[in-house]
Amino acid sequence: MPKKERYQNRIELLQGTLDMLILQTLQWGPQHGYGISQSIQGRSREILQVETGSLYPALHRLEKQGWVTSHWKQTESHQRAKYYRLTPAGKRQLLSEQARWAQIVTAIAGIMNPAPDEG
Amino acid sequence: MPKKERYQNRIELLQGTLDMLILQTLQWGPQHGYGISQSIQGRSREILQVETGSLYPALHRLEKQGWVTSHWKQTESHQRAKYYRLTPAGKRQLLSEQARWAQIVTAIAGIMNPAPDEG
DNA sequence: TCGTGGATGTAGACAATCTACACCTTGGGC
DNA sequence: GCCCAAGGTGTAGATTGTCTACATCCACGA
Repeated sequence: MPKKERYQNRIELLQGTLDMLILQTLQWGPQHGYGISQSIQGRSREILQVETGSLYPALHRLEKQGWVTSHWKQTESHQRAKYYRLTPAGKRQLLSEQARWAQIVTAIAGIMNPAPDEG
Repeated sequence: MPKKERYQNRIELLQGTLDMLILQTLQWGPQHGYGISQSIQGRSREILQVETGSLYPALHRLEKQGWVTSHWKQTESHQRAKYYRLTPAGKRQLLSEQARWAQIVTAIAGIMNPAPDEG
């Protein structure tokens, strides 16, 4: 595992969270795949790293669901890139995934940090 | 999907969190599989439900890793049941998984609720 | 010309969940 | 005596979303 050595703090993504992270990133504005992964990595202070083998299948998945649309464009560094944009259905999906995530965090907190009376 | 209809608020477990929830439950004291699943369900206010097809493979996994030990015993209702107990290695593993979970929650919060200046 | 970083993509392995089943026991209702 | 619900353990197989590892192309600077 060569890459893992370099980022000792990195952790693997939880299955099912990548879609939400991508949708959230796109809510700041259209972005291409590479940029999305850089953004997620940066905002999480290098804790989360999105592998290309997870990223691109996820983007294609989201597009197939109608949650994002894409078009090819030139980047600032004159490279061609596929820019993704959130659709209205994608925004609704994001809200739903945010609610689900909040519920999970609450539920797990209820187990990990239980109130002293609920034995 | 017959079962899903009955618990409209239920959500699927995130992959990789079940082991932590089991270890945490066992930290309150030895418990058998069925009891563990009831405990998780209760403490999460019925949001999390552990299916038997997830539960028992997980318990066998944890035992294989040396994080729990088991022995058969009679329950209060005079049923035979396999009671699991946390080992010292299991307690260390729990600490490590707690730390990982906290890191994940922090990292994802950094993306979902970003500070206004880190655009 | 050659390497590095930006950028997209796929194939196949892997792992943890889910659904759906099977089996056994206890205790209560009829 | 019989049946059924609830308690209890377990497996097989499908599904799904990661991961690793690879391939390809382009721009730019040394």
